[in-house]
Amino acid sequence: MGTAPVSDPRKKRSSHRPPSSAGISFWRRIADELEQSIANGAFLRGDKMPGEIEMAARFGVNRHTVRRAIAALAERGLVRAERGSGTFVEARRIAYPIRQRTRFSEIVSGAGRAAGGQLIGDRVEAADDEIAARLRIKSGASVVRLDMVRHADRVPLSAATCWLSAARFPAAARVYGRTHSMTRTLAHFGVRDYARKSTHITAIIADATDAAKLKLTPGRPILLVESVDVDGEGFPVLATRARFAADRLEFVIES
Amino acid sequence: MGTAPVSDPRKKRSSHRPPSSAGISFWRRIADELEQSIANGAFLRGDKMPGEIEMAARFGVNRHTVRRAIAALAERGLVRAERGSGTFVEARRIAYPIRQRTRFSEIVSGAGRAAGGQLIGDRVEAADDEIAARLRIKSGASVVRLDMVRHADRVPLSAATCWLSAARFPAAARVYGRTHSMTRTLAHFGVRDYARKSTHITAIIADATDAAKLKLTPGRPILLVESVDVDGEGFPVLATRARFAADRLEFVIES
DNA sequence: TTTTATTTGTCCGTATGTATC
DNA sequence: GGATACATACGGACAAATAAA
Repeated sequence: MGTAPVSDPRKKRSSHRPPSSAGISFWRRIADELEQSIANGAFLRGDKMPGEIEMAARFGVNRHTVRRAIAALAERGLVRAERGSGTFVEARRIAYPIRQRTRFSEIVSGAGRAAGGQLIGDRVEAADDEIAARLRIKSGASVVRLDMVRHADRVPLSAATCWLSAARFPAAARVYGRTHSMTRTLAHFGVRDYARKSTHITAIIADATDAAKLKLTPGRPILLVESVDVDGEGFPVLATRARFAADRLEFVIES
Repeated sequence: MGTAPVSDPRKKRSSHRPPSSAGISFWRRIADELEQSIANGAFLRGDKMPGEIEMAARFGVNRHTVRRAIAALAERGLVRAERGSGTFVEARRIAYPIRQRTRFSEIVSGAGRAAGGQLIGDRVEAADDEIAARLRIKSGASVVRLDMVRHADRVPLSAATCWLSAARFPAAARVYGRTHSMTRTLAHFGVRDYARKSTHITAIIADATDAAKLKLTPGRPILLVESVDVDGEGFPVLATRARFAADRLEFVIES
């Protein structure tokens, strides 16, 4: 692709269908039309699109041609196809502020979306050098590791791994499993408030694992965030490495 | 990928060489070995690697096998191949702080790299709604637009487009072309200091245009940053949309 | 909990037109 | 002209994931 083929108007297509209006391929025109429908609100953001077979009938083409058009939109992050359930229009990117007080659920519900999350794994492990340095504990010390996925309106926004000192926060996994909130989990151990100390942001490409967790197409961009939060005394309590679906949010830093 | 098909209708490859000792393909083992060499410092970060032909001879394989290995590393952002000049090991990611006082050249030289930049285009155009809102001027008002590429150690870090009010900063392009510095350009018009007001960060995939400007492989991640800077009175003077090669830096926000 | 239907993903083909060497 | 590769479009069959009954 890239170069648009110049079509000769003289040519007679003895094939199944005439070239109708322009000289562009069907799938491109269908993709354009679908994009239009998203832009002008005919398809609501976050909603399910009609099925491939239905669209194929509506456009009068084969299902594979519709699939090619959808793939083009998915490649640009406009839609997301989920096997077994359908193709969905991606919602507008959530503005995700990075402040001292950065709380996932507050941000998401503040954006008018339903915040959700689930713990998908936990274990106690020995801190490697990097985690130990971030938490200011000894390398090899015991840490609780929590793996979670967080949603906005049932759509995954981030897959995060958190580390907490096991000495200070024993059984943190159980508490988080009950409360479904990091704020409440820390409060349970007497941390009344906590603040973001440092945030590192870069971007990577989603591999198959990321894609599965975040319901993304492999190859889509991911915002990789490493952060440290501190308690009221400025001591680190929480180290996080999170992968955010870049198609679904933008970070906002206001000074 | 994922599931291996039950029967492979393709013929067995009676290829020249047996599938090596470990049962892993040559190119994978070469890729692993090259990665090791980068990790342990045998290849210095930022340096040029040996040529493909030389490596092929050293490993005793065909040049295409080496190319396959290099492609695997390039896909992960570890190396960068430049047609006509060679393959280079990507340097470690620069820590790029986002503060109120955010100056490209200070950040890059502070990281021990040689900062550079060049104006690749400029023109006067009418502000669209978005740019006008960011600069707090009337929609359709005249703005100077500067397109530039910025380097660290001769490697492109970002491709940026800046907009300034043409009424307040006439001939900004000429001044920037002489000074090669946004700070000095603004100073020339009496703006003694300026500060970052807002920064929006998300990520996209490099297309062919981005890849050419930033010397990237298409498909690599790009950090897309939209920012506004204000003068001493808090009035917007500079709106910027920049694309940073995510393989080459990470943003750092300290609170 | 199990079954069934729906929906997307993948693979096998076929055919045609176009661009390139 | 011929050989080749590629993009487009169509048709069918089945697998895999999901949702609903």
